[in-house]
Amino acid sequence: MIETIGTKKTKREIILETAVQLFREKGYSATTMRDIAEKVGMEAASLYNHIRSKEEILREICFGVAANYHAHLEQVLAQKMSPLHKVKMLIRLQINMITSNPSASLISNFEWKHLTEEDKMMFIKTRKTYEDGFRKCIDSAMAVGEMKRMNSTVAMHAILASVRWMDQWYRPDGDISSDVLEEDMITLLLNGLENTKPKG
Amino acid sequence: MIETIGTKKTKREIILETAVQLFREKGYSATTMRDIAEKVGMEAASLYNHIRSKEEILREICFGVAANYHAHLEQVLAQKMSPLHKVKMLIRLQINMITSNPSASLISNFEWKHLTEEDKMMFIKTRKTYEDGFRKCIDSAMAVGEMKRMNSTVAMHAILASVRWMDQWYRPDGDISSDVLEEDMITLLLNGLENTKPKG
DNA sequence: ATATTTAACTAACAAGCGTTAGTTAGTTCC
DNA sequence: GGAACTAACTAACGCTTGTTAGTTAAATAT
Repeated sequence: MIETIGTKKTKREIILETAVQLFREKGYSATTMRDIAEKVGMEAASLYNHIRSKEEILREICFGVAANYHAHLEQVLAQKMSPLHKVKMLIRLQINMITSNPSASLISNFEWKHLTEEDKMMFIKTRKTYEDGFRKCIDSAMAVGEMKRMNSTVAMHAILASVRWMDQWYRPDGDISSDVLEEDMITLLLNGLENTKPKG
Repeated sequence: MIETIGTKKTKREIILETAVQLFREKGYSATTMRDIAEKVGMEAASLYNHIRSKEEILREICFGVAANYHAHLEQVLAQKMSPLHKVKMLIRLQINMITSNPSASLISNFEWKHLTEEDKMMFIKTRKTYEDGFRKCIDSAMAVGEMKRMNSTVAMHAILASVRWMDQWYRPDGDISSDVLEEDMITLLLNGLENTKPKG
């Protein structure tokens, strides 16, 4: 029998990807197992040959993204660079992650509250670790005079929001390249929108 | 009989406020009419003496917020001031709106997709009007040299995201005053986080 | 070739959903 | 003080939900 080599995806992966897409469009609660099944091309009951439950799908998505964030943080903290550059690098890593896989990030950002109570607690904890690390970088940058002094919590949330919200509007196939996106985002967040140079 | 004067809320208002709170915590789809009823202190069926349907509640919330946004835009566009100051004023108005009523803004931002198809189209249209107006202010500011030249769509979304995300984390009774929040947010978005002054 | 595993199916369950019908006690109006 | 209205109730409807049970055909392993 002839086989298509190289592009082999397991049914489980297909189900997860389909779920990501539907969760994005309709939200977790409004997406039914029958919705997912129909889009995959099977009966709802058959899904259970590949996954344990609906919540397991969400869990896999959320913790997958969270693990990525965590890896970024570790990677950046291990580098020998100024705090300002660490913040810049974290922003760039986040942007790349979202432009390369917008839907999963979106779900992780917006649907985690439907996790099991136990999973939810762990998810929040993981996210808090990341945010704390991020904020500490900002604090360090302020301490050494690389950044303006302001409330670092406000700054952190503003930055994370700008980046996280991208998955709501950015389309990789639209008329804004990912390079422009990345550069303009960094410029705005670090140098501001207001023009400091004289007119001309 | 003694009456409490002045603070009289209709049952309808109580139901709407309760729904806002629950939609915020659990999302629209995951919130049931029985949830709302229980929190209000009546049976689910009794809700229908005051509201027509679950979707009507969502509609009221979403379009209420949208109307506020629209009013802000008209108000600012009518003013005689530089585009830069218009943008600043729009940001301030948004921040005030969110700090004074975080939950409704959040629902409008995140749950509008569960509106009826018809309502949803109108909502999107209204929101687009606001965003277009906002972006035009940014474009004008760039044209007259008040702002750095960059992709105005990216700038707009970054700003709106920073502000909209506030309802996810900001608590008026927390340890950040609304004044600090407003000033730091404006500073970051317009002047950037990076320090341009020499150390000291 | 036979045994085992995989992955689809149909059927159905128990629970929960938004909503409607019909009723009833208290309030307001003339 | 009877009539009309308001706003609560109980009961239930028809539908959808996530999930399980049992079955079956094909693929794989021995």
